Amino acid sequence: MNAAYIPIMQRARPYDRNLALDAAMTLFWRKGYHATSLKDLEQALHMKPGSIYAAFQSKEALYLAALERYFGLTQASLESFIAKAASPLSALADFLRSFGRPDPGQAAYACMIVKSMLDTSEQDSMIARAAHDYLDRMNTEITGIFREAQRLGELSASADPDHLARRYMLNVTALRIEAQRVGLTDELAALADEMADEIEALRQTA
Amino acid sequence: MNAAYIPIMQRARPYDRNLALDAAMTLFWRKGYHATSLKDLEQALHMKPGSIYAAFQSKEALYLAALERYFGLTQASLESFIAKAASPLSALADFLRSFGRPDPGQAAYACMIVKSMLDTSEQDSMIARAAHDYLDRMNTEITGIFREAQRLGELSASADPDHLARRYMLNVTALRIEAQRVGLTDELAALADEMADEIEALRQTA
DNA sequence: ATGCGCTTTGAGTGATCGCTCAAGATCCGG
DNA sequence: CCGGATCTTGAGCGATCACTCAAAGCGCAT
Repeated sequence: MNAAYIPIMQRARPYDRNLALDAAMTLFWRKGYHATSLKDLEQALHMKPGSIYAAFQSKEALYLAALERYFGLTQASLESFIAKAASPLSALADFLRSFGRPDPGQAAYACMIVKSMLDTSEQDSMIARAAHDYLDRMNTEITGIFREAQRLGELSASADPDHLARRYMLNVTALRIEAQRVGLTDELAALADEMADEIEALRQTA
Repeated sequence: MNAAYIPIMQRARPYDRNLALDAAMTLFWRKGYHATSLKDLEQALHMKPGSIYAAFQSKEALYLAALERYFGLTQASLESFIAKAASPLSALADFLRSFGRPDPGQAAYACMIVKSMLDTSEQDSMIARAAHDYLDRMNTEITGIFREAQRLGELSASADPDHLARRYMLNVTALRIEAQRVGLTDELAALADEMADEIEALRQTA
């Protein structure tokens, strides 16, 4: 994305761009695009407006960068679940279960991509387009995992990976919204476990 | 809500308050609270700022009124499904199915209450509190319908109405978000029908 | 040490925000 | 037909919005 960024670097950058981006991501995630002001960002990033506009190009571009980072982190998290799990379906089930037990230390928030999609309804918005795109890519990835389960014989050949992926994404989305609504509760964990069990019930003993 | 509103009414109100409220609801629903400006509202309601502030008290109060109206309409819709359906579970299944086939004439939007909750994260916001309250009330209502199904012997006595209601709400929420994402598609209808079938699968033949 | 080239700074830009209120328009009882 | 009450109007309020740029700060090569 930002290749050839530091030509000679005669002076150490006093702030860490990735750290700043993370702070922006967290703030945007919590408050949303429209409710977050430049003042809020200045405080969170410990940067003056001029620096923000030098590093990122506009509030919208900063949001898009934050969203991209968020998507990357989500992807990485899913992949770590795949690496740890014994099989594709187990990975999907574990991933789902993880959303049933949000970090007790901090407030839970619904998926930032979904939030982005919901509060930028207009077609002309670049953020709405990006959100749609990320959701599509996520969908494709989940579909791929179901297909992999099919290839391994874990999932019936007659199953529809595309449909299963869509249903899976809906479950994750709903679960994360519920997490924001009620926080860390037993009932949330029960819902997550129930959904995860439904995924594992798809397994056919070969 | 607004009882004793017109003491003597010496002059006919040139705009219809309910019509204006509907217009505000639609606009807020589409754009969200923060992205909707007074200018937008003036245009949509055909009212000047002074009139808006005379009729409703502030942008926030107008939003709260619009949200209350939205909640009322949703409740009424659910009750009409109950009235038409042969049983509580059928009503819930039909209600779910209805979200799979959004009006082809216009764009579909996710539930306004959920959207409200998601883009007013702060605790101190009156809108966030109202949204949480409406979701709780909706949950209670669904729970009541499941309980009614139990009373009628349609649903097993060992079922957990509270848990079923939460899961049901999650399905509706997710389905409506998907409707906003993809619009009117066969796959959306398939997802809705599948969820509806799951509700009807709870029926025990007495 | 000094000058160069980069970065950070933050007061200030015009625009727009939510909102107000004095003045005009409109309807009623008499 | 008029006086008074009520409602609508819209220019304009201070605050805040996203954003800019001339000036100052600072590290580096010399």
